[in-house]
Amino acid sequence: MKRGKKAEAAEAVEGDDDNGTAPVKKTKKSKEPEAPILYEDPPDVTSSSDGRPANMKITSWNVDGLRAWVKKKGLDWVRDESPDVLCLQETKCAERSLPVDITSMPEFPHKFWSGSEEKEGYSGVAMLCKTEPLSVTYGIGKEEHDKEGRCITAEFPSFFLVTTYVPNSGKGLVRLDYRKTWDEDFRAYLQGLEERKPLVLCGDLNVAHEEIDLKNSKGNKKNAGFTTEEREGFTQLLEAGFTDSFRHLYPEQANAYSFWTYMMNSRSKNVGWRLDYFVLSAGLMAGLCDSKIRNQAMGSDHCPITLLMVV
Amino acid sequence: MKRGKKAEAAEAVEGDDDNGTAPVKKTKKSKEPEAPILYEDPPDVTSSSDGRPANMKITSWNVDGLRAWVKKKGLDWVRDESPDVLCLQETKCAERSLPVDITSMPEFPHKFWSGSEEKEGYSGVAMLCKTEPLSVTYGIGKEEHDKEGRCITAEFPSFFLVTTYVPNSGKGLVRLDYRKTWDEDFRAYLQGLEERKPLVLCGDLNVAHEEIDLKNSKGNKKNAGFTTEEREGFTQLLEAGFTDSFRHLYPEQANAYSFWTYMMNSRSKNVGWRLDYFVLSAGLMAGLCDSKIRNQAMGSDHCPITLLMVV
DNA sequence: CTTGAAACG
DNA sequence: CGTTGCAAG
Repeated sequence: MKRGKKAEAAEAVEGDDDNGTAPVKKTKKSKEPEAPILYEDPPDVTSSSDGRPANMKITSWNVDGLRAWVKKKGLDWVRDESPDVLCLQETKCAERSLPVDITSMPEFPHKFWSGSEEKEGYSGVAMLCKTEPLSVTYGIGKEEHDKEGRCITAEFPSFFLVTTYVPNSGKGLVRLDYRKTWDEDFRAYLQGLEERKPLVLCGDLNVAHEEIDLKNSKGNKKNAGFTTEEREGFTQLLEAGFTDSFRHLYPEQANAYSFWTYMMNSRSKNVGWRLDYFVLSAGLMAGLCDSKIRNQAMGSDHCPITLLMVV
Repeated sequence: MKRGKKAEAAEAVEGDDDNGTAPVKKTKKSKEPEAPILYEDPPDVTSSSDGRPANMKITSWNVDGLRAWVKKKGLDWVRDESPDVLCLQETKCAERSLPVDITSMPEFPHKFWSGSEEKEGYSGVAMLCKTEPLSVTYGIGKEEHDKEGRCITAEFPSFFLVTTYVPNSGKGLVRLDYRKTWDEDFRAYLQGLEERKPLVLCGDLNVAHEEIDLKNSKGNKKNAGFTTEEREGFTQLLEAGFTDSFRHLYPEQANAYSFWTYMMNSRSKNVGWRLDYFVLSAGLMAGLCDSKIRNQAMGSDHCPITLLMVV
């Protein structure tokens, strides 16, 4: 069932420009900061459209440096959210350097880490689970992709959960060619899994799919994350039978982003990108309850996203 | 005239170990932290031994990164101290990257900078003056030494002022050979100047001369800053007719240091080194008033030192 | 332990 | 702008 309304008008929350002082003469023509068009994530829907209550909650967060994120109290937010599975991207931390705050976390007895083998402090993903998966694998089964700690797959009784940190195409698109190879191989990997069981893919897919998925679509057509090639890669994934859960539920929702560059105060102006996704196999769509963007949670240049579903 | 007393006993200031809570049973044999033996710089002597009032105040400070030091309010301390000349070492900052807080400082209309030509953010010295020097030169006149921004010489009517950041011999003494060359060439440079006018040398000489000049003399005989070679280099400088002003005035004063490694809480335990000096030509000794170690000033792993003299 | 630059985002 | 490992001290 589609939710959502005519975007900006309905969901916009005006920034408060009134500081309580006497009014100052202003000319509307000058380059004043526009009141930012914010996005307020609606209340969680906790049952599927056929009325079954959600029994699986998954959170995904690109933490942009696990250690800094822990210092910024990211784990406090996680404890409040209390997901069944926590997926993290860009941990940038070798296993031996992990803070005890997270390695000792009793809420998640089952923890899985994958780091970059070559460069320390680069890339890296993690999956923390309340219940033990049937099995866990690392990488996508292709030597050339599996040295950067970009993918963990956990098998649960009724589905696979895949979390990934998709390679950034880089400034000047220096790594776009590699990215295209990754996109193709990764899609093949997912299709292989899907033949065995339905899957949930989550993580930082490093692409804003359509113009609605970023603020400045005009200016970014030649930039990493919004090139035609990357967008088509995502389209092909959907054409293979997977669904972008957030866009499915909120097809018209603009201004809903999960990433803002630290530069130029982008986050306060909500100049962002939707780069983080829950992508679902067709067989799991009936159990979909909600796909959330927790854009109040701080601690990284990405915010967390949460999936609620019945499995 | 020699000042100072029998060192530790007289000048020691006991650290306060009492935190106001109820006493806890302790066994004196266990490895408790010893109360640190601190050093309290005595009140400034503001006239020479023949009764003339000081008319020249020079401060030297290894700031260990000018930009960080400015953020830590090092300039506030400088304004209080109000020297006629401020010499800085380890500025680690290209001229174009200097904070305006210092480039715009009206107290010092005459500012001179020397940075490393090869490696940005390495070495670098500066001299800021209230009155304009007759001339200023950079380096010590030898190509092989003059690319790292280690020396500025200013000519004043009655003396040369030389500030330097002497090359560190490095971990494992990897650069001790180079240091020996520097020491020899630098001494020759100073002797050349001295033939023209008496001089004041100040800065981070990167050597603790005698055992009294560092806390852990036993453990550091093979470490940069206290090798026989470096100590002898300094001895040769003194034998060339120059005087270590602080040691001249306070020949027995132990625990007086100008550097403490950031590691292992060395500063709070006063486990330090005296690496920063004012070294004077014989012709200036009659005007010497005081040579101070401002060990309360924070903002670097070195503290500032100040010279008071009549010129 | 702390600085700064470099790579990356 | 902000994270990381790195070199240097």
